[in-house]
Amino acid sequence: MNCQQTPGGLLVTGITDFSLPETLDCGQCFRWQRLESGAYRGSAYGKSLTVSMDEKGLLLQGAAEEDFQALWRSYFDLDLDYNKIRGALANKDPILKEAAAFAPGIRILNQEPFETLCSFIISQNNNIPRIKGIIERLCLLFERETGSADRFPTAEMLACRREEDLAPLRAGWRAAYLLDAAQKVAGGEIDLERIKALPMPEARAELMRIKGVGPKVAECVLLYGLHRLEAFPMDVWMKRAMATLFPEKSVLDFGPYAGIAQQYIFHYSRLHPELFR
DNA sequence: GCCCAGGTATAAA
DNA sequence: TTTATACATGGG
Repeated sequence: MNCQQTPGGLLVTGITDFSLPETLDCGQCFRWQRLESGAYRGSAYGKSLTVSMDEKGLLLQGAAEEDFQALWRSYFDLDLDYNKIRGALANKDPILKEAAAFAPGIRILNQEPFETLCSFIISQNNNIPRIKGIIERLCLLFERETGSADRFPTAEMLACRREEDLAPLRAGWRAAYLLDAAQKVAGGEIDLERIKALPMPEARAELMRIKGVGPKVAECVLLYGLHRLEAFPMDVWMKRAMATLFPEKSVLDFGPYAGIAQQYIFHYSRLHPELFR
C-alpha cells in the first residue's frame, strides 16, 4: 500500500479486494452518501471524507496522509487479507464460494461503537431508507452540540435528553431504546470497549441488557461496531438463505470469520431474491 | 386502505 | 422454553 498527494487528493495505491459500493451499500452502515460521480461522502470519528476509487487506486479528498494512516486505513479495514479469508471460506462450501465471488470487495468497517449500537437499535422492524432518515435527523438534532451535522452525538449528549425531545426523529418506540442505550453507556454501566474484548457469550449478554437490544441487534453491534468477525447476525432473510443454501445443516460454524461469510451471503441473497423462496 | 421493513418486550401457554 | 401480539412510522 502506497500513498501520494495528487491534485485530486490523497491517492492510495496497491489496495485489492475492496469495493466502495459493495462495502458501503451492503447494510452495515447508514451514513455514507453516494454522489453523482460515484464517489461517497461520509464521516467517522469526527472526520469527514469524500472517497472514490478507480483503476489508479483509492482517492481520498479532504484527508491528510496522517488521517489515512491513523483513521481511514483502519476504518476501511485495509490491513486484513480478505483474499485469504475469502479463499478459506470458499473451501468450506461451493455456494458460499459463489456468494463470496459475487461481491469480493466487501469489507467489514471499523465503525464507531456507540453509533453502531444506535443505528441497529433504530434498524429493528424498519427499512433502510427510513433508518437512514432517522439517523440523519438524529445528527441534525445534535448539530449545535457536536459542531457538525456530519458527527454522531455522543452517549453523554443523548443521555441528558428526554423521550419527547427525540420526537423530531420520528423513530417511534425506538426513541426510548436509544435513551436507555445512551444512559447505560454514558453512566459506565455498559462499557463498549470492554465488551469488544469479552468472550462472545458474555459480550452478547452484556449488550442485551440494553432495552431494545435482542439477539439480532447484539450480533450486528458485535460485528459492525466492535469488529468481532465471528459474530453472525441472523435475520429472517438469513434464515431463509441458510435454509436454501444449507438445507442439511442445522448448526452452522463458519469459524472466526463467520461474520464475513454472513455478509457475503446476505448481499448475495438480497440481490438474487428469486433463488431464495 | 394494506403490507412490510436487517426485531424486541411482554404476556401467556 | 416456545409462541403470539403490539409496537411508530412511512414507502410501495
